[in-house]
Amino acid sequence: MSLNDFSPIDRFVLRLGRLSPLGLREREVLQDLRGRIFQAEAGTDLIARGSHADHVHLIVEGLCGRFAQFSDGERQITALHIAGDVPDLHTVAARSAAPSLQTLVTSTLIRLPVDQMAALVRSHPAIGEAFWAYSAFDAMLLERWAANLGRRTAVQRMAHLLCEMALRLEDAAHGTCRDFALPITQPQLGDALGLTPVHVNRTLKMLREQGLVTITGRRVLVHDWTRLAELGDFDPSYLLLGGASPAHSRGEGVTA
Amino acid sequence: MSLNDFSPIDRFVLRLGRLSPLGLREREVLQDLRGRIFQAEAGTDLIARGSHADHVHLIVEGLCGRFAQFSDGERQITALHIAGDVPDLHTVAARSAAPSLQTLVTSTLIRLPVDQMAALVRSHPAIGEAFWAYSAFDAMLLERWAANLGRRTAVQRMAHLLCEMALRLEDAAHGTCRDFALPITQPQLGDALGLTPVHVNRTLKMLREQGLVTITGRRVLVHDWTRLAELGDFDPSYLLLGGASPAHSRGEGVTA
DNA sequence: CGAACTTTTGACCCCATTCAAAGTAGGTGG
DNA sequence: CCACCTACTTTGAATGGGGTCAAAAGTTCG
Repeated sequence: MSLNDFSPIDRFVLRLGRLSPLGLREREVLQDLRGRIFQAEAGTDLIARGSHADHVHLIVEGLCGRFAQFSDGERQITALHIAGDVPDLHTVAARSAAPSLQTLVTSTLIRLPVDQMAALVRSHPAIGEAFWAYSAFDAMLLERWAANLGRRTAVQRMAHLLCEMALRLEDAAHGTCRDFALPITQPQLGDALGLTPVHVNRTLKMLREQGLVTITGRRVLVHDWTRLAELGDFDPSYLLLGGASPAHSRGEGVTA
Repeated sequence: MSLNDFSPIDRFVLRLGRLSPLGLREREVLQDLRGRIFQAEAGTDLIARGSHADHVHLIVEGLCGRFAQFSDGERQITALHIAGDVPDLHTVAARSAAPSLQTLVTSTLIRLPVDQMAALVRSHPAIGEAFWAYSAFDAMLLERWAANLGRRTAVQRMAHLLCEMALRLEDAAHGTCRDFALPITQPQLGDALGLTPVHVNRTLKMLREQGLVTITGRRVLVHDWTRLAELGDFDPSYLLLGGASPAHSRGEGVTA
């Protein structure tokens, strides 16, 4: 866990730099971003539906869900966001497109003024492009998510979600892809996968009985990465992770 | 149909301007965009999977689908794009995020070099922001799409899709929301809605029998907009359409 | 120690898929 | 102009995945 002393901004900048070229100058400016840090307990609405969206959120620690809600109260989680993510970065460009955002567990975040971000974009074009690239990447993840919802069975969706979160969390130095923390309840998983809480439970049972994954409380243990990835039709390449070794696809595991 | 003499670039610029402030200077520069115009018959892959993505596509006429594909050949349409859309604009910022794109009917398009677009962004920051806002808006549509796939029944999904396309096509001056052309086959609708072709047919039959919509060939006739919108839990506000009158939500129809 | 929320399991039902087949365009070549 | 091919549309019957309802057994926390 040597990466853990990276600040959340470091991780954000790291990810930006992977998507778009950033000079030293721009990195410095980004490092100098300052905002109000605060803690929000599980279930807090970070962006009230239809609010003014004058801040964006950098997740320092925890787990947040992006939502779409229906008039009957039902909701669909369209993205899970972890430490180092800025789930609503795109509101800098399109304030009317602010998503509904909620913490799924008690989380620490930093609120960054949209105006400040917009000023950054104007003074440093490379930062603007990097932000745009970040949004585009986020949209690509969303596209996968939609595809899974539309075309895969419950077990497949679950397997895919677990694989994706495994690699993203590993990349954020929050565990290995074989053993990581995913503090999410089964009803919340249901909102993410478009399933009822009951069926989430049955699905996890299946995965457990087949010796693929065990989920205890808020910890995920992957016993057979290869078969899990195969089941979820998971192709890690789209995540564009920095890690050079394609070990995940070969099921070799990754040692810390 | 007085708007029909707008060029596709006009319509694209119009949409950009609705999302982000654009000066006269920028509009002129955008109008001067030049690219190779060409026609592609139905089922043409515009972007080969994993290609270099050195162009983006402006749709002049027709209908294109953005896809996510699985290893077993199954596919999910994640967005439908109409005249005036640039479905892959975000590749200017993130070339690795190029989507799979296919024409659903014979369509006319313009290929714009990515390099040229990128140069535009660098010389005119406001254009960069507008492009980013455009992508963000596109992602918001995708979020709705995902929510529908995850949480709604077949009839509801269908109703929502028809409502969305009705207003978007009307906005693009391709008919009214009560009567518009949607040249898409039932199997393709299935790919969009995450349904089998057979069930698409049954779903359309239901809507027909309840007197909501009739689809003949490539034309959609909405008989009861109010009930259709209600059934699909459709809230037009997210489309951010220019039309001042909120007539659609009151089921009053719109006269040309 | 009780309240509220998760997790787990059972029984039944329904929406959508699957399989199958007939009818209907649209397009091509003879 | 018609024969023919291919793809789309339409309908039926049977199957199955996931939902709904219900209830018990952990957990967490005040």
